[in-house]
Amino acid sequence: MITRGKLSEQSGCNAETIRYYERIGLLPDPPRSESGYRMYNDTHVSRLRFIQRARELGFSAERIRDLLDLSDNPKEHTRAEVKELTEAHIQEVAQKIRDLQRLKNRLNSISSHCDGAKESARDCPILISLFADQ
Amino acid sequence: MITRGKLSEQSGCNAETIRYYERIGLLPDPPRSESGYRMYNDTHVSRLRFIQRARELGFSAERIRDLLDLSDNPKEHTRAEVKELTEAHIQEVAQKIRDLQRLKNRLNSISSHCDGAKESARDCPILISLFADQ
DNA sequence: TTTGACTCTGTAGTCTGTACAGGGTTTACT
DNA sequence: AGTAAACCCTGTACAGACTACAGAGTCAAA
Repeated sequence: MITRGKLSEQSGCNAETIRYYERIGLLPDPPRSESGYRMYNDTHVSRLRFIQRARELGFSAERIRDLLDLSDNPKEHTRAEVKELTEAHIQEVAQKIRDLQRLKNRLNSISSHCDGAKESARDCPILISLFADQ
Repeated sequence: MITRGKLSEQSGCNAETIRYYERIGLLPDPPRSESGYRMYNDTHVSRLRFIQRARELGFSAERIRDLLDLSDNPKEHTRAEVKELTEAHIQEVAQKIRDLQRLKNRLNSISSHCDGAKESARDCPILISLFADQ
């Protein structure tokens, strides 16, 4: 049984974040010592690692809740469900990439019209394009 | 001179958002009618459009403040400065695209190990990889 | 025993808005 | 003239995903 500080140390997760995960229901309320200190065991450690890995992969807290639910009750759920969540997330990431790529193209196009000279910004095509209609 | 609602209508910008832009200093405090209503003119309209276009291009409020400052004082600034801000933003977008692309590759790799069968999630490779060390 | 490091709770801040409550004002219609 | 709808005002709370801090209590080592 370890305290929050040790769990933070072992997991690399900020100690306040652990409290936050508890608050939003990703980590269960751990048992407490007589003086009220949170006492964590190995179950908590691996659950926190799960959360961290899923966060690194960009899953939202909501989706992680779903994944943890699948993991907590594996007999009542299928691999199809897990894969579905994962694929939905991949599609969202793919969409975000497409959006950003379009954005970058537009920015490059706008930027290319400006010579970047060390002269008055008054006629700068970038500023003009931000003011212009359409 | 138009009220906030009309400005919202003309610009397509949410009326509350106009108040927000005023609060964070992107839009200047407009003159008020006798009863305290905000009264906007054409200057405010084009400034708001500028903000909206810049937001569409993903510029942060901080960067938009800088761009507006360049635009407000064009004689004291150069096109080089405008282009520098723009290019810095492009680099940030490019970095985000690279990050998301790496993310997507990892997700695809993880997902590919799961057959997505309608059978117990107990041995699902996706869940396992989220729990596993490294 | 005392100091320092830890933990507790609750709350506020980040960013970019959005939404609402509880009031006042203006406009439109009868 | 009266009234109802539609507008506007302010301040505040919420979202996500944390992070940080104040003020108090607890624990371990010297």
